[in-house]
Amino acid sequence: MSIGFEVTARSGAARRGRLTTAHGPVDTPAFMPVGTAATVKGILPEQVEALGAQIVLANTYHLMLRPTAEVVDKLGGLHRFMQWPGPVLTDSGGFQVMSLAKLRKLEETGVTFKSHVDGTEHQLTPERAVEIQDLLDSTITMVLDECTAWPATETEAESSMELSMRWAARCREAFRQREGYGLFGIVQGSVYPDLRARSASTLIDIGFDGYAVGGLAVGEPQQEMLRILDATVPQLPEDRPRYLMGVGKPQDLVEAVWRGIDMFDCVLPTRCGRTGLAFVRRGKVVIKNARHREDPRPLDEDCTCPACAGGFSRGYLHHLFRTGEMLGPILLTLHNLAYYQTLMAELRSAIETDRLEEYRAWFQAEQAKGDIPPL
RNA sequence: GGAGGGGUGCCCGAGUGGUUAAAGGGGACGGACUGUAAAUCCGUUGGCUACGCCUACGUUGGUUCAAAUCCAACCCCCUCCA
Repeated sequence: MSIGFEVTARSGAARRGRLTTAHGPVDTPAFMPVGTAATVKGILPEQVEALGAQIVLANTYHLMLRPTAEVVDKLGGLHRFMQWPGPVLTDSGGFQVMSLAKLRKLEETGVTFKSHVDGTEHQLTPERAVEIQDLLDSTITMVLDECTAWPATETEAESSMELSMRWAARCREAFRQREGYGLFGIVQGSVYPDLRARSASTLIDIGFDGYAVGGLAVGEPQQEMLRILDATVPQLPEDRPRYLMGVGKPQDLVEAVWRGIDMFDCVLPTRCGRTGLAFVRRGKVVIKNARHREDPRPLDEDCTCPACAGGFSRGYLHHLFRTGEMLGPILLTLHNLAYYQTLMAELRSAIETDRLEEYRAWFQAEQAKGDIPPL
């Protein structure tokens, strides 16, 4: 296998593991900050690393449009281009098949996007998606899939999933194997366990370096997502990393790790950080709310991120957001990513000591408390 | 002193007889955000004993079935001329 993966501890269905890649190791369960346009918005690569992240995401569709894969290649590949020497996982554009549904045409061959930037047409076939990710020098390439929207009838979910499976086979075919690089397949099937099982088994037959669960957290209730994970994760190989795409809220991460997921990515910590929502141990803090105006306390007493340990009060952060100062989104992004990384570190250590069940109960109790009351 | 322009809801600002409790911004208050078309988007924002009533467009008075909108006087503000 091109990407190494070893499981070093277990707690229930959860695993503690480590990925070995051409660009460095990744301890799992891991959270991958999203850097769609080859940047984790608002912060420096060195900060991303200092926060504890070992791998970041980038996006095929967005980089294909600007600056184009060829330009990134010319500038030395993604790692050099964005000054992130560590592992990079690139999404294939499959999410944009859903999120930009109005701007694309779906065919057996592939998907044709009408660029949201200038309206020009760009065809993304499974082969081209793999080629782009190769030019980007992506550590982990994702197969091109169709992220099935929710809700979908079983018939719709089935044909969508089957298209994704045919594309997955073509991606495998097109992928250039290299030491330390890998290709992940993506399970689809919406909320239908039978479809999920068929999808998983199809992918396993093709053979991938890792297996992602896609098409979740796209609008369905959390219970529905967990139900599908319960049905899907056991179908995946024990010895390969499992990646739950696009998830999620802190509670989602805990529940998914509990069920055996090893990798996550989500825009929530970065996007919410930019829009004024901070994730904290006891839930969430909407920093723009008037209750924080004169609060001298940090977002979270126990947090060691630059925003909290740096001495910035809730009152100051509130002020930054009220005045539209860019430091506000930056500090909340740092805080949220730190919170996510701390959460993952705690999950890893709970698994190592086989106390995940305890940790999960404690986590839920803390979240249920809600934010500290105003002074 | 002379000529002209203007005073609208917390602020800016549309509106020149009825469909106006009054466009649109801003601000304020609250909400959303899950493989990023997002430093974005969505609500609410005069009062009440509320499918109706009251108070509101500088002030007072008037015209009219009906006025933020027309008329008169007055009070402020701005520009230009002396």
